[in-house]
Amino acid sequence: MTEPRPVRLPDSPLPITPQAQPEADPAPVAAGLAVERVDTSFLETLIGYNARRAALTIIATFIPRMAQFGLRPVEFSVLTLIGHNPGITARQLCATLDLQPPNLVGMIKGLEKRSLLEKRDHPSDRRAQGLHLTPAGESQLEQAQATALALEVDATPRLTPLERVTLLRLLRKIYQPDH
Amino acid sequence: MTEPRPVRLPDSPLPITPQAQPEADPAPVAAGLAVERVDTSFLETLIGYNARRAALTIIATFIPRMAQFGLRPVEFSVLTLIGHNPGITARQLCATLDLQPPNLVGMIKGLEKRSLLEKRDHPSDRRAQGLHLTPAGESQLEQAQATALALEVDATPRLTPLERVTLLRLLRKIYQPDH
DNA sequence: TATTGTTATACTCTATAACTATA
DNA sequence: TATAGTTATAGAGTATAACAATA
Repeated sequence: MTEPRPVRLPDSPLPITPQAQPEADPAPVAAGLAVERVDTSFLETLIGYNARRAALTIIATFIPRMAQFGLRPVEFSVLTLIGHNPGITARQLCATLDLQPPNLVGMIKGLEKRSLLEKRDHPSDRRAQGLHLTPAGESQLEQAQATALALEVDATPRLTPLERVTLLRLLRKIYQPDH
Repeated sequence: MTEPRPVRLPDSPLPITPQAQPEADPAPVAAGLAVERVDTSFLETLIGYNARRAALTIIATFIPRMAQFGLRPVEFSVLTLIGHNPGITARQLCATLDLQPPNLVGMIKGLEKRSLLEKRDHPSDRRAQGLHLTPAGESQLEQAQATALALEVDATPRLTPLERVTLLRLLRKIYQPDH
C-alpha cells in the first residue's frame, strides 16, 4: 500500500491545497495522522455542491416556520402558483415546477380536503380541471407568502439587498435556459 | 364564492403582476378562463426556490454523467473529502457535509466493498476509524473530479466565468454563516 | 394517436431511537 | 457522562407503468 497521496487535478480552477502531510516516518505508522481541519476547497469550486448546500440551508429554516400553516416547500409553491394563476391545471403546475403528475395528485387532494383550494370544470377541455383558491386558501397564502419573504432574509443574513438581486438573477440563468 | 382574486403582498420586493383577469361577465362562468402563461413572478423572488431549482437542474446533469463511475452526488462528495483529507473520520464527514451518521454507514460500506476506500485505525481514538482512498479510489476520484468540473460548465452554459465566481461566493455566504 | 388525471408501486433520500465500545 | 460508529426502522420525496376519459 502506498503513502496516502492527495488528489490533484490538472485543470482545477482553484488551487487545491490539502493539509500538510506527515513526512516519511522512520517507524511507519499505518494509520497516518488525524485530520484537524477538513479541506473542502475542491467541493467549494462546484456550483452544484454550493447551490445544493445553500438550498438545504434555507429549506431548513423554511420547514419549521411554515409548519404553522401546514405547508411544506412544494405545497407552498403549488398554492402560490394557484393563487397567482386562478384556473391553472395540474398539468401546468407539473410543467412549471418540474413535478411528476402522480406526485401532485395526493398534494392537491390534501389541500382540497383542507378547503384551501377547489377544482372547477375547465372552460374548454373536459379532461382537465381548473384549480382555484378558496377565500380561506387566499388568506392562508397571503400570510404564508409574508412569512416566506421574512424567513428568507433571516436565513441569509449576510447577503446585502444588491447581492440578493444578483444571486436571484444568476440562479435563474441556470434553471431557465431559454430566458 | 367570490371572483378569483390575485394575491397581493404589501411588501413584495418585486412587483407582482398576475395575468390580466377576466372582467365581470354578464353571464357568470363558474370555471373562469384558462391560464395561458403561468405567472411565476412571486416564486422567482425567493432565493430558496431559485437555489433549489438551480441545484436540481445541475444534479439532473450530474447523475447520468457520474453513473459511469457509479457515484451519486453525496458519494462523490464523500470520496472527494476522503481524497483531500486522508484519515478523515465518519464523524468529520457528517459534520462537514451535514449528513446523519446512520446514512453514511451504508455508503462507506459500499465504497469499501468496491475497494475504493479502506478504514484504518485512528491514531489516537480507538472508537474512530480513519478513512483512506485506495489507489483505485484515487484514480477513480481523479476522473470523477474532472468529469464534475466539465459537467458543471455544460449544465450552466449561460454563466460567464466571472458570474460563476460571483455565484460561488454568494452561495457560500448562505451556508457558511461564520466565514 | 396523444394528453389529462389517476392508481399502484417501488426506489431513493433523510431522520430518529437505541445500542456498543471507547473517551 | 459524552462521543464514534452502528443497527433497525420510519417517513418524505421522487420515479415509472398502466389505466380511463377526452382531445
